[in-house]
This record gives sequence, C-alpha cells and structure tokens, in this order.
Amino acid sequence: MFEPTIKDIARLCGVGVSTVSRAINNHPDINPETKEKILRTIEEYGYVPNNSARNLKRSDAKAIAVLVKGMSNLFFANMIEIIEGECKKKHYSMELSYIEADEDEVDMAQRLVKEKRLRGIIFLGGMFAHSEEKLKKLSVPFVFSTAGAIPENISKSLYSNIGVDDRRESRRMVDYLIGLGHRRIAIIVAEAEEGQSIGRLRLEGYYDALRESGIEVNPGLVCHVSQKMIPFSMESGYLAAKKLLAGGEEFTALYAVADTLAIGAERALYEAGLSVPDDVSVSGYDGIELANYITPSLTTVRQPIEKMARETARLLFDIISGKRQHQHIVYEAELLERESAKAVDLRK
Amino acid sequence: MFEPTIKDIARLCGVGVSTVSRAINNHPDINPETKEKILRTIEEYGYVPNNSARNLKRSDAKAIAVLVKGMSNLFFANMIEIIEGECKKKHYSMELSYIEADEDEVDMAQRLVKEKRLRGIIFLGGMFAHSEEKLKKLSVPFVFSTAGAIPENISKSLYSNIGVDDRRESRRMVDYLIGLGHRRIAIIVAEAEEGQSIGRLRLEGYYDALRESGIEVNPGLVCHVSQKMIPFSMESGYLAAKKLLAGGEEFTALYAVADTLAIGAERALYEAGLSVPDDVSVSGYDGIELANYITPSLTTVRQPIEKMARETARLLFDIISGKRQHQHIVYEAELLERESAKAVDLRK
DNA sequence: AACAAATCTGGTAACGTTTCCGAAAACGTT
DNA sequence: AACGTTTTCGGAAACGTTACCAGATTTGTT
Repeated sequence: MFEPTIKDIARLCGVGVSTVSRAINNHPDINPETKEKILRTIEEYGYVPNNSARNLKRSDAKAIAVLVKGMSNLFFANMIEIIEGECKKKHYSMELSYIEADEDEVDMAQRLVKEKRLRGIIFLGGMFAHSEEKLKKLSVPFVFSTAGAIPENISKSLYSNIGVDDRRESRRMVDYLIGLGHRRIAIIVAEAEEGQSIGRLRLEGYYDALRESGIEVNPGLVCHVSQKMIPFSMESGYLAAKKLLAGGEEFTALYAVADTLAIGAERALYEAGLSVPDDVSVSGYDGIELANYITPSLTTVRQPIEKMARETARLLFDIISGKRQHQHIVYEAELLERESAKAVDLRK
Repeated sequence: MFEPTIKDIARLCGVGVSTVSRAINNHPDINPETKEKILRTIEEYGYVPNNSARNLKRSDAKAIAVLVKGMSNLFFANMIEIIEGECKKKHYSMELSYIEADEDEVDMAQRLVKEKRLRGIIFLGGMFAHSEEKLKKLSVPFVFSTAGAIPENISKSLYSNIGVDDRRESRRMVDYLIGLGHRRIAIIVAEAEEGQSIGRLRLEGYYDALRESGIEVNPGLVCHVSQKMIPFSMESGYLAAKKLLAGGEEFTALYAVADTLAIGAERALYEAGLSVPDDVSVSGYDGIELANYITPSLTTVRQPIEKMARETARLLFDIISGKRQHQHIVYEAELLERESAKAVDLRK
C-alpha cells in the first residue's frame, strides 16, 4: 500500500522538502501562509511522517522503555497505565517489557537503548543487585520505582529512585498490630534470593518493630514464600498460610507483605475454620483498591501509587530535557485501619 | 555517547558492510568463518543494529500495537503480559496504548501504523461501532479480542475476532441461577452508549434465559452502571448495588456481568446487612483469579483468558506472515460453581 | 587444462527525514 | 537609489541499514 512521503507533499505544494519539514516541526523560519497550505495538504492526503526516518536522522527516538520485573499484578498495571498517559501527553512512545526472573534487566535495558535509541528507562519492581560499573554503561537516564534498596556503594547521582520507605512503613504496620495488643504476629514474606529486595525490606521493618517492643522473634512465625512461586500472588499467600498453619505455632495476627498475599492467606485461614478478625487479625501492604472491597475489608498500608507513577514519568522526562537532576524521592504511606485487624481478645 | 555502527564493525574486521549485514541477518551467502569472526567482533564491541535504520530500509518495523479500550483491569493486564511474551518470542516489539473513551481507536491505529510502520494491531476491549469503510483503511491485519459484537454488515474477511460467545455464556450463568430455584434475579450491567458492547451482550444473555424460562423481566432488577463510571470497576459494582438496594425490589440472586462488579456489589450487600449466599446468591463473569480467593468464593463464568491472549497474538503473527487467513474463533467458557451462589431457600 | 558453476564478497543506491548552508526576496534605512 | 537586514526558501548531505549487482575466488566437470 502506497504511503505519501514528505517529497510527495513538497511536490504537491510546489515547495521544497525542507519547507515541508519546517511546517511539520513548527520551525519559526516559515511563512505562515505557506505553512498553512502545507498543513492543509498533509491533512488532505493523510500524510504521517515516518518515525523511523525521523529517529534515524535525529539519532534518537521520542521513546522510553518501561521494564517490569515480576509478574503483572494490579499494582504494576495501574502504574503502567498512568505512565503511559504521561508519555502520551509528551508525545513519547512507551516500550513495555516484562523481565523474566532469569533475565538481567540492566542488560535488557542496554540492548533496548542501543537498538531503539530510547531516551530513558523506567524500572518497575525489585532492582537492587547491580554494580555501579554496569549502571554507568546505561547511557540514558533511568528511574527506579517501587524498587528494593539499592546498594549504598552506588553513587546516588547515577539514578533516580521513587517510592516509599518500605522498611519504615512496614514497621509502622507491625507497630500498629502490637498496639492492638498482638504479641504473636506471623508474617508472610516473599523475597528475592539476594540483595535488599522489597520483601526483604518489609521483613526488616517487622524485625525492627518486634525488637523495639521487646518481643522475641519466633522463626516459626516467619513464613517465606517458596522461590518457585510468583512472589506476590494470591496463590503464594494461600500456600504460605497453609504452611504456617501446618507448622502449629500459634498467632493472633498475620501480616502479609502484600495485599494479594494477605487475600490468599485469608482464604487459607477460612478453610482452616479460622475467622478474621475474630480468631486472627490480618493485615496487608500496598493499599490496592480491592483491599477496600473484600469482606472483611483489609487493614493495610497504602502506597501513593498514582502519585508515584506520575512523578516517576515526569521526573524521567525532566531529566531527559535537562530540567532536573537525578532525585531520590520518598513518599509517605498511609496506614488504613479497616476491619480485618482488631484488638486482641484478652480472654484468650 | 558513541555507539559503533555497522561500518565500524566492517572496518574492524576488514570486510565490507554488506558482509557484516549478512552476518547479522543470517544470510546464507556467507563464509562461516567470516561470519563467526564478525559475530565475535560484534559481541566484543557491544554493537547493536540501529532499529530505526533497519525499519527505514525495510520500510516496515518488526512491531505491532496493542490498543486497549477501557481502563486497566486485571483481565486486560494478564492478557497484555501474555501477548508481550509472544511478541518477545517472535522478536517483535509491542507498542501499548490505552484508548480514552472519547478517542477513536481506529483512527489511533491508523496513525500508529503510518507513523511507526507497524505490521499489525490487536484491539483489546469493546470495539463495535465502526464502518467497513474505516476498517478497510487500516492497511495492516488486526485482531479483536474480548470485543463486543461487530456489526453484521462488516465483512468477516476484514478482521479476526477471538473470544467467547458472551451472550450464550451469560445466559448459561443465568440458567444456572434459575436452576438453583431463583426467580427474582437482579443484574448489574455496564454498557457502552451504543452498539453491541460486551456488557450489552451479557445483558441479552440474561434476557434470553429469563424468557426461555418464562420469567418476566422486572426492570427494577436491571441496574445499569452510570455512564460516568469506569464500566467494570469494583466501585461501579458497589454503587450499582447500593442503587439496587435503595430501589426496594426484592431479589434472591444478583448477577454482575464482571467479577469486579460482583465484588463491589458484595460489599454493598454486606454493608446492608445481607449475607452471601444465605440472603442473596451472587455470581460474576470473567473468572479472574481473585474470584477463587475471596470469601465466599465467587461463582462465575471463566473465560479462557490465557488461551485467548496467546491465540490472539499467534493468529496476528500468522496473518502477518501469510500463514493464516482472518479467523473468528469462539472459545467455550466454563461455569465455576462456587460458594457465593446456592439453591434458593424455599422457606422464604 | 580449460571452462562452467557455485560460492563468497564489496561497492553503492536507496529508505524518508532533518539540518545546514547559502541564495533569493522582501523590507528598512539612509 | 543603494545598501544592509530580515525573512523565507530550496538543495544536498547526512543518519545506519539492507539489497541489488557485479566482480572475485573457489570448486567441479570434462
């Protein structure tokens, strides 16, 4: 199928190609009348500039990549949609790629940048174990969001990071549970094999809270999701809770480091004949919309997901355009007290 | 930052650029030794071919677009991830775009195709009201998935469509409810303003079932989600159920045309002091993973989402490569009998 | 040994843009 | 009226790749 090119438009209008180019790109050096005529012709013939040619000539593309580590969940899906919206506003296109567990996200980013001449990268999900050397090789700015802690020995000026303080917020939740009188608090956690993954940080927060309150950690109450499972899925939470229950350790509260895990765990509790919150208080983390609709509604920590996503995109664009430098933004999360957790029943 | 080009590699290896090109593209006319040397050099210098230049020369890109109508929900998010995986296998890149309610998806597709020289389009979500004329203008193959009914006057050979028979499957669910003894069955439905949207089809299935069973439709039991709301959100379901409850019509079963709507509705029921399934049976549609984890687990109709997504991508690739023609595939859905619906209590 | 055929290679013209450079035309200024 | 300035424009060279063509080399056949 034939597609008109800039030359066709030039010929049709009786002008040179450079003039048409000026019309398209809003260059100042052009007579408004000529411009208008050209634009009309373009409209009429349905001409659309060839992106590849533009990118080739400009030697970079108006595009960024969003690299997602970990399976799709509602949390990421929401972020992606918001980021896509911001891209559209800036007339950028967005390359989306889900990174498998065994793939190296930085290598992947590198390849994409070279191949597509992208202008920036957004990493969603747990990124943490990369050398400074490697990060430096990425020749475009990149922004982490909802990532685990990045090693201290990597210079802060090399990257941006946007999220909440997972350790602190996690601790806040456990403090809340303790405040409710709970002492035997189980935790369901999904961690990466190494590094300060997001799950690991939340677990640290749990330890912090217990330590400060002088409660000894009972290893039988710390339940790790199997490495083979999808970390933050409902199924993982379900299976983990089953395992916990089978372990026989008693607990009055169960904290899962993600809402989806908590929902899965509640199912296991239900099947075991335990009632939430009467027999066990349950709390989650993330604050997905769903947490407010299930019954009992889920006590959780809400991350300001929309704000985070929007700022992630905006910051990246600002860095690309030189308006801002790399930043490390920590948002406050919000503890949502709902029905699934209540004060411990002293008669027990 | 300097990036090596094919010329650099050629110079480094002491060969011509066309030879390097042959090495990269697995052309047969090349000495295996030369090829190996070139590939080594490429590896060593981290050369990656410039995609824009390739696309420009080839006059099309190894890329498709996925256009999503309607806000992100888990259903689409899952599909997108699967489609992305298929693209990766074929070394295609995927352009993702969420279409706003007031945007024309076909126009958008057209622009993208011209601009990026894409080879195909996948439409996710409710597409239905387009003229044949307009669809013809899309010069690349396109596949609809989880779409509403496309008008009969559009030639079937112009597009592919993959999904389930929403009307039939919806009817199946209502038949099931009737079989359980329910006669006063309320429905929560979200429809587009016009055309045979997916919500509309499911509503028709509801009418079909009632008609066949000789149950008169009670308009007071048909509750439409407000046009201003996100069609298939939990909030919409919640609000719709509130409205229904306020209407005062009695019902023993409530069928929501999406699981998310059902979950929202259950919350409203709970707040009204009604218990599921003892006071009201509830059922949904879609079969998202979540439906199995909430309590009571949700009776629903499961669409074979993974199969649908995978086939959508594969079919598109096959059409692009000429291996297959446009097809219209209808999968069977599966009725999942779970806890949220039970036989009507005859004592009432 | 001579020739044909098969294999391999390098040069070069595109692909459709943008951008630089210089020219032409229109305008002010004296 | 002659000059400098500003505005507007067209030509042409890139950007990095692929594909064609023609040549060079090797292999096979008689």
